[in-house]
Amino acid sequence: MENKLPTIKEIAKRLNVSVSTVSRALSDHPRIGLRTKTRVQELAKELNYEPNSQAIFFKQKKTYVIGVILPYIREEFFSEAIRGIETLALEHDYTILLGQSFDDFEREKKVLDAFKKQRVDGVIISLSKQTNEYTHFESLEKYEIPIVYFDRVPPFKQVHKVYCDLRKGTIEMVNWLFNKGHRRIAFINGPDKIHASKERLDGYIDGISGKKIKVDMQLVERTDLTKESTHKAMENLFKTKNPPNAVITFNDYVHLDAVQYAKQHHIKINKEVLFISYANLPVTSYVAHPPMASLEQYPFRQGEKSMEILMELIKAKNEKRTLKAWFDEKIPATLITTRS
Amino acid sequence: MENKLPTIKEIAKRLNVSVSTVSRALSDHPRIGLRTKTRVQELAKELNYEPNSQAIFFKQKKTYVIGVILPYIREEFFSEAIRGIETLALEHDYTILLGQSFDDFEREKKVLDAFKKQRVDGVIISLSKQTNEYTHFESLEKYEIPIVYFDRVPPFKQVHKVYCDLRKGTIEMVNWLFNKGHRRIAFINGPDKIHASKERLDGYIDGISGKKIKVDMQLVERTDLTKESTHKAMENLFKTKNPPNAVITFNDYVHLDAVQYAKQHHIKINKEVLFISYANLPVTSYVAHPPMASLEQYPFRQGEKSMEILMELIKAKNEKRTLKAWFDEKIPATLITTRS
DNA sequence: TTGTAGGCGTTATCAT
DNA sequence: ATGATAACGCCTACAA
Repeated sequence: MENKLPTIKEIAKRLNVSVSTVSRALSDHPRIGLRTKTRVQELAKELNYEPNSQAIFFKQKKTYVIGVILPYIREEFFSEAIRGIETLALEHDYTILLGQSFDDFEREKKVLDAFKKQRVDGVIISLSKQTNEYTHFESLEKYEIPIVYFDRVPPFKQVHKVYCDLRKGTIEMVNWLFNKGHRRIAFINGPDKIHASKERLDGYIDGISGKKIKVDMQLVERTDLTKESTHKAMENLFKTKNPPNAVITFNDYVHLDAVQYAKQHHIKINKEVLFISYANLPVTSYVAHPPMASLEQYPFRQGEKSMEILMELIKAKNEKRTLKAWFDEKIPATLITTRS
Repeated sequence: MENKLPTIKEIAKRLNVSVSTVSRALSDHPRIGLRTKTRVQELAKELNYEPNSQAIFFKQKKTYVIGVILPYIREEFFSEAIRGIETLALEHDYTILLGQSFDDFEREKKVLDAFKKQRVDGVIISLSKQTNEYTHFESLEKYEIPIVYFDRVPPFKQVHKVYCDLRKGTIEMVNWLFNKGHRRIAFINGPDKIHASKERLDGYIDGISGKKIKVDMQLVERTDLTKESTHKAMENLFKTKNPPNAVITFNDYVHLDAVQYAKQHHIKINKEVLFISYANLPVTSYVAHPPMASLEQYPFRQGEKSMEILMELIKAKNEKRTLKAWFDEKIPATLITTRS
């Protein structure tokens, strides 16, 4: 058996002083004798004393841990977001607890519950594609655990959130295609429950309408983000007599699957049909057929911003300040077209 | 201000019983009156009592948290490994603290230190490419925090580790190329400090020697895993009078950069020169020029196995058992050649 | 069957 | 300048 770890109690005993003296000496309290202070500090160093943060956290009712819940970290968008979160966290002496929902609602609840048990100081979350019910988040209120939603955010006002303005971005995409001469613009959207799907669709409809073209709902398909579902959507689009000459896909992963379908069916990619997408992920620079344009959504910045807001909320809570308003941070998306 | 959270103390007071009674009633202690038991449990439910795990952890000196340190989660290999870890963790009611080293030694130390402060119950780590000094891990011994290394493991025996047998795997790769008629086989290896680089090189040399060919060290290059470094390595290989007709790259990411160079220099990929690689990542199925073969290293299984071993170590520690030996788990790698 | 009391490591509030 | 003590929430040996 190991000899157990040194505590202030131990130091106090050895030096024949009280624990409070030791505690104060170690934290450089002003009114403490210089002699005792150095004696304490030296012994502490000698014994390799390290304060037991668990005890401190317990007493302070803080953990210096925040929970991050994401659908998948293997998607570059989310791993970049984590990088943003983590970078800022380290600066603030925070550590992050990670949980993936794998786009599964039950799993999301389970992870959230585990985080609650762990008494995280705050939560940053990007919702699963199945989530359209939000009661499980209420249980965090009891513990006053602040939540910041990012990217995949809930559709109502009374929460703190960070996301890109996809309606505007989508209008920009439609305009870009229009200027290149495309009129039959298809749109493969994502799951209904993701609020950003609605945002995208609104942008699509507004963009098309703005050009005085009638919106043809035959050109609007939906995928559940699996390859099969995306292929099915493509099939629906291209089996008609009047197929599209441009396709906007929900994100770069959907793009990859869409393009795979196109290739298998001998559609001349980016010749006959132009493909553009959302996210602008680095991987796309290696793929056979990258999107000709992609809407950059700045995941790193979204992560950073979420963390920044969360820190603000935690600080407010510690100081027992009540915030007057909900953070609603819109990050402008940019259409990147530097593809060959 | 919120009314504060219910505690067993609160319940005890309301019911005019002692805290120990409440504590026992809640944990279904056998010798407790059925009446009191139900009374307690009902009030607990009514007040939405939830035990304060921080207090429990503090007392038990356990956190039910393990720390995971990886170079980059954006690499599919590592995000898959995390998935393996997380899946098993959830089953055991463990949560994972995530830290990325970004292949930076200082950062690795910083993260490890943060984890130590958090008193994680254990650590799973894949070393940064800069790590060739291991003293910072010793500080965990004091807290009896077990460590499991995986994939990027230290080069000595007295640690618990999980990794693929890359020497054998590399020999297999050489054989495969040989059978396809290739004789001038180049090898772009990774950083020296990564032990697996040595393993690969040994395999390469043994593989070539086994074919009674003389090993030509002109054909062996090294990359620090950046795109620039990989391009430089390619340049060195292909500027000679007698360039290779096959290239083995350190992993699929290096492969992508190598192939990019090849394309830019009009080398006919997989025609003039055959490219094969390590890792067999799913993304490669979307890229323009996937490797013609890739050595699958089963990241999910490696993650799972690491977690399994860690659970074993933690259990042993809790039961004050001492383990006789070091876990040294070799997972066989498989050459996957189902590329077109 | 239930209550009492001590302890986990630390800090803060009183005293002295 | 330093000491004694309570408190954080929970568990548990011991006492009744």
